[in-house]
Amino acid sequence: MSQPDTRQRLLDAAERLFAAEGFHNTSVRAVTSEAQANLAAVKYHFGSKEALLEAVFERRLVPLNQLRRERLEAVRAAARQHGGRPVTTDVLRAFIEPTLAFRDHGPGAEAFVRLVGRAIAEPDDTIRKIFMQLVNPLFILLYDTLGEALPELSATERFWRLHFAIGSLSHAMCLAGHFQILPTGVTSLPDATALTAMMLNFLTAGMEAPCA
Amino acid sequence: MSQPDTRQRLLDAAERLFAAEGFHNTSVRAVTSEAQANLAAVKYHFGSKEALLEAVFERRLVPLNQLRRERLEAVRAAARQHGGRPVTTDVLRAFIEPTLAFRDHGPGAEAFVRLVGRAIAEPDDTIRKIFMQLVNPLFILLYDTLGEALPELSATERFWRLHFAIGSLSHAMCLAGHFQILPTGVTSLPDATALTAMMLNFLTAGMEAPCA
DNA sequence: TCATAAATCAAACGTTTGTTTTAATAGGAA
DNA sequence: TTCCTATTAAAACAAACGTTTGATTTATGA
Repeated sequence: MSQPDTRQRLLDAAERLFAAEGFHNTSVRAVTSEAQANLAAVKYHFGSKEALLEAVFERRLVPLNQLRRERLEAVRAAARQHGGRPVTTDVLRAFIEPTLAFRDHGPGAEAFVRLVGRAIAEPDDTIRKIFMQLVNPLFILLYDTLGEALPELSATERFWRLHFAIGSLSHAMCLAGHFQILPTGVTSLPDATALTAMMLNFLTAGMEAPCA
Repeated sequence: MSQPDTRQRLLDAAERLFAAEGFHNTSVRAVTSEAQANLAAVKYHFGSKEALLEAVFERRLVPLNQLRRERLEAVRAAARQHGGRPVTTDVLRAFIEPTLAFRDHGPGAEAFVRLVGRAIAEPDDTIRKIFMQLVNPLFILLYDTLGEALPELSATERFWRLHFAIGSLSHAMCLAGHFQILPTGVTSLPDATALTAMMLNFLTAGMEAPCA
C-alpha cells in the first residue's frame, strides 16, 4: 500500500479534481476516492471541504509568492542601486516568469496553475477571498513597482493596464495543457520559456504604450 | 402580479444567479424562487438546468455575435475597398467595443457580461462547450482578420497574442461592477467607453509589437 | 509491556440536489 | 357551454451532498 501520507494524497487529489472539474462540481467523496482515503479523512486532516481548498492553495502559493516577491524586490533594488528606474519588462518578467515556469514543478503543478488561473475570476465570494488573501499583497507590490518603472502613467491607467496584464496571464494559465483545436499553421505548443517570451513581448508593449 | 412571461423571468433570474454565484452553486430552486415561478417551470420551459443555461447564453449572445460579426466584416470590406490592410486597432475595436458596451444594454446585461467573461475559463467541459459553440466561429473570424492586419506575424505569434487579448478582455468583463478595493489615486471607475479606449490602446500596442 | 495518542474506518446523519409525476387551473376556439 | 391545449402547482422521487459519530486500528513513547 502507498499510504505514507494521507494528507499529501488528499491535497494531490483535490488539486487535480478542483482544477479539472471545479470546486463546487467536485465532491469530497471523489477526492477521498482518488486519494484512496476514507471519506472522513478530509474532516480529520483539514476540517472541511473549504479548508481543504485553502490548504491546496497555500501549499504551492506560499513558496511561489515568496519567489515572485524576491524577484520583484531584486528588480527594485537593482534599479535603486544604479540610481535609475526599473525597466518595465524586467518588472513583468519578475512576476510572470516564475508563474508560467511553475507548471514544470513536478506532477500536479500544471493542474495547480490552471486552478490559480481560474481562481481570480471565481464567482463564489468565499473561494475568491481565500485566493485573493494570498495574492493581493503581491499584486500591490507589482502595482507599486510598475509605478516606479512608469511614473508618467496615471494611477488609473496603471491600475487598468495591470488588470489587462493579469487577464492575459491568468487566461494563459488556464490554457496550460488544456488545448482546444489549433488553427492551421500553429503546429506545436510552446514550452513555458517560449510562452513567457511571447507574453513579455506583448505585455511590455501594452504597458509602455503612450496614453491616448 | 407581474406574470406576463414566466420564461423571461426564469432567464432573468438564472442570468443573475449564474453570474453572481456560479452555475453549480446555484440551485434550480433558487432560480424559480427569484423568478416567482414554480420549481417545475424550468423543466417545462427548458427541459433541464443545463438547457436553461444554454438559453441564457443564446438569448443575448446571438444578437451580440451578429453585431460583432457585422463590425468585423465592415472593417474587412473597407480595407478591401481601398486596396489596403485593415488597421489593427480597428479590428480590435470592432470586437471589443460592442462587447464592453453591452453592459449598458438594460438590466441584467451587466451580470451577463460577467457570466460570459467567466465562461471561457469554465472548468466544466459541458458548460464550456455550450459557450464555445456560440463564440468560436467569431474567434476564428477575429483571428483571420487580425492575420490580414498583421500578415508579417507568424501564425503561432498571432494565435497567442489573440489569446492574450481575449484574456485581458474576459478579465475586464468579470470585473464589471464587481469591484474590489481600489489603490490610492484611482478614484472613479471608467464607463464602457473609457475602458474600451484604454484597452484598445493597450492591446493594439501588444498586437503590433515587433517579434523578439 | 502497557498506556496514550494519532489515524482510519464503516455507517449514518439530516439536507439539498435535479428531476419527475400527477393533479389543478387557466384561456381561447368550437 | 364544451373541449382542447397550455401552463402552473404541489408533492414526491431517488440520488448525492458535506458532515459527523463512535468504534477500531495503528503508531509512539514511557
